[in-house]
Amino acid sequence: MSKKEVVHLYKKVIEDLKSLIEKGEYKKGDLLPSENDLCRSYDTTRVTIRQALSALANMGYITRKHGKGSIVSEPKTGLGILSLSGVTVGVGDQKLTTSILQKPTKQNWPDDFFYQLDEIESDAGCIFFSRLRYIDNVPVLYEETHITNVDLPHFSSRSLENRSLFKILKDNYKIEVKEGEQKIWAIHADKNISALLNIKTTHPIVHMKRRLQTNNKKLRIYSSLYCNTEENFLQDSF
Amino acid sequence: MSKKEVVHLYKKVIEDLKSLIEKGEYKKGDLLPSENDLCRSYDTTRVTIRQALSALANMGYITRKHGKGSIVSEPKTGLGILSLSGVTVGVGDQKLTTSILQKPTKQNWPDDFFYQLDEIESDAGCIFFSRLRYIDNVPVLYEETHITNVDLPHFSSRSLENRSLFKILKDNYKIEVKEGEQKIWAIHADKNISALLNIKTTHPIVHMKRRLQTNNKKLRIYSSLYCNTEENFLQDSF
DNA sequence: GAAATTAACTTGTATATACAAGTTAATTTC
DNA sequence: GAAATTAACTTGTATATACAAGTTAATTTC
Repeated sequence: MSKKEVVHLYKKVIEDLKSLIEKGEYKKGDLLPSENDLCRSYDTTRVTIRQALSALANMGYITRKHGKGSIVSEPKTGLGILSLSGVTVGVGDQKLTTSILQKPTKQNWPDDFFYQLDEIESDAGCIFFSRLRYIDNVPVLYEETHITNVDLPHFSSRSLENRSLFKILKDNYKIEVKEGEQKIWAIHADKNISALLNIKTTHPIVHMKRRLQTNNKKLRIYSSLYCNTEENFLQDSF
Repeated sequence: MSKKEVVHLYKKVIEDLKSLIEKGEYKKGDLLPSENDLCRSYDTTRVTIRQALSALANMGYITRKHGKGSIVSEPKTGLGILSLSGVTVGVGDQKLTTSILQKPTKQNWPDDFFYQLDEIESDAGCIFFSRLRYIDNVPVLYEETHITNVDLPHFSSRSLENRSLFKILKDNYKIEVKEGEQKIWAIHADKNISALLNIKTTHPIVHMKRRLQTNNKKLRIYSSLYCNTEENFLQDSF
């Protein structure tokens, strides 16, 4: 977009440090540069740096030790879908890929939708699509997503294959996921889900329904997920 | 304890507002007093108030709206065990009770314990106990807990029935839970768990393993939980 | 009376600074 | 050379202040 994009400093610090950790420049047990060192690097004050470090701690990247420093946490080995990071999988040889089963299409909200919608949302309708996620070519997660159809021109024609929904929303529409809530059950897979995940219907799976808020107050992201945790447990920090 | 206990102001603000929300003085959709109003009430500055409000937002009690205020979130209707709040259940008629199946006893760590222990922990041994939780007299959650046996005199003789472990640790030992991590699976209940939860062994349940850090760096809390989510889904905000 | 504009609120981002409390390294003492 | 003490680091809590940006109420204009 032609309008110059402002990136707040504390967010840049978050992204910079997150990248370094994810790339392996800082490993489990390493200390990040001290708050004072980071102040010098970014020519800023401790309040700004501390806000960034606090966010990284909340996301599980680091642990703060009084008097010692910010210690890099153990990388996740499980499937990370319980937070705002989008779907992640532990480092190592494992490869997460995504295929689109139902391309984004505009539609009305289903009757008896699993979350209560407000009037703006009801009137706007939604964009629906579904994805199947694989770890090392084994299907592990099926996800149906409804997004409030507000401020999303040309979204239906975008390709989501192997791309992050959150990143597409951010890069193309300036939409950032801010917070969310979720409900979790253990269920038996029905015939459709067991076919998709390549498991028996007697197999227990984790079922989640999530509602995510974004910086666009009219636009929410609703997901219904079915996850086979036999080989890949879900993992979360808090 | 005879030593005068310092309560930091931002923590007092958190506890005060949390209490008011939990008591229903502020309801879903209500606005909390503005940051400036709270500054006047507590004779402090916005940085301190904002730190408290940020913590409340992270725990899912409020949602922050730029230019509008702090809005009280919808109370949870599900079973809250996915965060640092200890076990909670939604408001309403539902009643959460706890019975102690295995009283706290000192023991060595089990072989092949489900989390990797450091040397201090291995040497210290642990305190083990188990609890069964009921909602309206229906068993829904079985939990086995190991706590590093450090700085916990007389813990084994304490009664945990219908009491919060976190509160006991805080009030009697100044131990506060700070952060944690968890792994989640959907599994079939084995014979023992199905008997405890009063379900069939073919029944899918949520299984979790958690490791919690405390302000005492030598003392961690490890839990293994089995939860029947048929009537009571797990609920979480982030 | 409706629409546009302005004012007064709110939270968000940020600078500057000080002291408390925990950790580790350097120094001193014996 | 070991133990005790001190110094220099770290993060934690807090005050003070300013401006940006979003929301809502009040005022002005037509």
